[in-house]
Order: sequence, then structure tokens, then C-alpha cells
Amino acid sequence: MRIRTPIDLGALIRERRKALGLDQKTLAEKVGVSRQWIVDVEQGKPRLEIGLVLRTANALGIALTVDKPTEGTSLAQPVILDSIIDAARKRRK
Amino acid sequence: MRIRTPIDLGALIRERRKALGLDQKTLAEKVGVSRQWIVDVEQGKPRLEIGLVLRTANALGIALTVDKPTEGTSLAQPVILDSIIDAARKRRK
DNA sequence: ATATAATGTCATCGTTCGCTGACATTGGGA
DNA sequence: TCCCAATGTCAGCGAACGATGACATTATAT
Repeated sequence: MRIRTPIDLGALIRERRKALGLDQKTLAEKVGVSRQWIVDVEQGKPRLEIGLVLRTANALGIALTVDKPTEGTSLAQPVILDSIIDAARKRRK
Repeated sequence: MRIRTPIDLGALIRERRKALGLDQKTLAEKVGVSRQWIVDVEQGKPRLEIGLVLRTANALGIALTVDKPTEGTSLAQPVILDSIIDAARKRRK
């Protein structure tokens, strides 16, 4: 399933939360945000923090992935991506 | 490749921007944000707006997808969820 | 039908955002 | 080597966030 908008992601978070048998209060406690925030993200509010959104997705076992560019394009190989990410993490610290 | 944090996504955005031969100013104009915002997202700032982040990814042709849970399996196991959440809490503090 | 749980909605407040513009530093082409 | 492009960094400001708590509405269990 393709994620294009905050509404797409919010609907997925709600679906997965219900599939896991959790209510909004329980998920909020597990993620470490307010229940109001869970309401907001499930409703697809566009101005929420990307860090909290990714954390919520991770907490629900939602694996966001990016497809590799199709063969023939000149984009970077996976190993280069990994080193870029490693470098970014080092800069963060 | 798996996107877990704003830094993961920021590094990917920068890599794809360069692969497309764009500079920060050009991408900013294409997305409709400031160049400062592009600097921020590439550096993995966690508190940026999810709506702008997704719009930037879309503008670069980055397709974010979510794998469906395999048929017959129950979703993520509770113990795995708990450890992920515990890790998230430790990072937040 | 009733009671409780879950969700939706709203307001307040301290904090941070995104834009803008300027300036410093680094990268890259000639 | 030089010059310009690209990127990094910084500050001020109006607007919105996330937490909190309360209340209304809907869903669900009995």
C-alpha cells in the first residue's frame, strides 16, 4: 500500500491499532504521547511531527519502506544509501 | 530500504535529490517550501511537519510503501511491540 | 434499556515551527 | 588559483503544535 498523504498514514495507523486490539488511550501510553495526539494522527493532520509519526508507526509494527529505483536508472546503489545513513547518524551525535 | 527515523528519511531525500541533479533551492521551489526547510529535513529534524515531508518525498519520486501483514499471521507480537516502545521512551527522555 | 468504554471535540499555554533574509563556509567549475 | 554556486548557520516573528483536562457523542457489553 502506497503512502502519499498524512490521511493515508493516519488511516493505516488506525487500522493497525484496531487489528492489534488496542484503544487510543493504550496506544498513546505505549508510544508516550497524548490520546489527543493519537486522535490527530489518525485523522490525518498534516502538521504533526514526523518523528512522532514514525515512532507511532514503528510501535505498531508498521514497516515503512522505499522501493529501489527501477533498473537502468542512475540512482545510488543500496550500499551507498547505507553509508549515507550511517554518516547522518554520526552527524546527529 | 526501511525508514525508521527522520534521519533515515532525510538522508534518502538528500541522496535522491542529488541523484536527480537538483540543488536545495530548486527542490524547495518545486515543493513550495523554503530552502531552510530543505536543509532541515535533510538533516533529519524530528519535529517537521509530516505533510511537508510526504510532499517532498512525492516531489522526488520517493514511493513510501507499507507491506501488508502476511496472510494467516497475527500482527506483530506483543513482546516485540513492548521492546520497541521501551526503546522509543528511552530515546525521548 | 442501561451503563461503561471508546472516541470526538474543544480551550489553554509554553514551546517550536516555517518563512525570510543575511552572512559564513564549503564545493566545484573554469 | 579564482570565482561563483551550493550549502550551512543564525535570528526574528506570526502561527500552530502537543500536553492536559474537560465534556459531548457514539459504540459496545450486559
